[in-house]
Amino acid sequence: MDMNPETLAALGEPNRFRIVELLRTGPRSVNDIRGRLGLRQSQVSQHLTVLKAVGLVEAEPRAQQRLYRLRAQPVKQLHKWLDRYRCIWEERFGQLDELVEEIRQKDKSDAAGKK
Amino acid sequence: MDMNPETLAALGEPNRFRIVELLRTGPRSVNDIRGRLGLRQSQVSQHLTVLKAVGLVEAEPRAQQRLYRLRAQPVKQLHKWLDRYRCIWEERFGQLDELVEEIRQKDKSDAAGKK
DNA sequence: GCGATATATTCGTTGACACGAATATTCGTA
DNA sequence: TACGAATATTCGTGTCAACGAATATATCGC
Repeated sequence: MDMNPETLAALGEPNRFRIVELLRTGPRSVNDIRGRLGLRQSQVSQHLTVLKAVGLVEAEPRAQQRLYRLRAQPVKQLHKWLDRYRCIWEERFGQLDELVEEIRQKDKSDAAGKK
Repeated sequence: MDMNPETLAALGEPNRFRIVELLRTGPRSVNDIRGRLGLRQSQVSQHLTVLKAVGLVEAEPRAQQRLYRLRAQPVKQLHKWLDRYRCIWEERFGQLDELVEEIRQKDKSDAAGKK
């Protein structure tokens, strides 16, 4: 039960990301997704196939249509994985680091501008 | 400051994922990464370029070498984005859903086995 | 069973990208 | 300044995946 990059790769595709974002609000049929996102039907089916393959979604038959919904497990998994990075974003000097970084970036662009 | 799929796509590449996982433990030089992950030098540099382009890492010059480290901002961002999915994995019947799903999967494989 | 609707799958094309080799650049040191 | 070490970049190649069109499959109402 380790984090695998496949899930992230699946989410990395812009249209799949949009589909997942849409499914966050609740289950949707293929045609519903197609209409809301302005995609072709085959596109939606293909992306859903990928999402299902990595376990991000599941399908429930409803007459001729299938209701797709997000699965909890991979989301939990993602959260658990990300949790190991708490030390990164919650470190004591987190805010300070960002401030320093901002200034550093500004200096850099200033220097570039002066040339 | 919205979540973008580019970050996820960057993490979706297996070797980049490994690099990020390694950098979680602290800053590393290119050669250090190369040695630990068994990659070519150009491979490491190229992946680090991508990771830097999406803002996941930053480089600090140390003589001829550069120390790469994770940046807090995108990790925070990812966490913030994932947080909007709490309703998915924290829903009341989360555990129950998974149990049902397990049984459903078992039934399916049983049925397949019987053929 | 038949037609209509909803979805899945196949297939060819095209663009992107990971890789490896080679070369270029940067920086410390003698 | 010349050299070596560390890293970046360029370039050609091969692979893979997203797309669109077409076709196949499933399921309902009649």
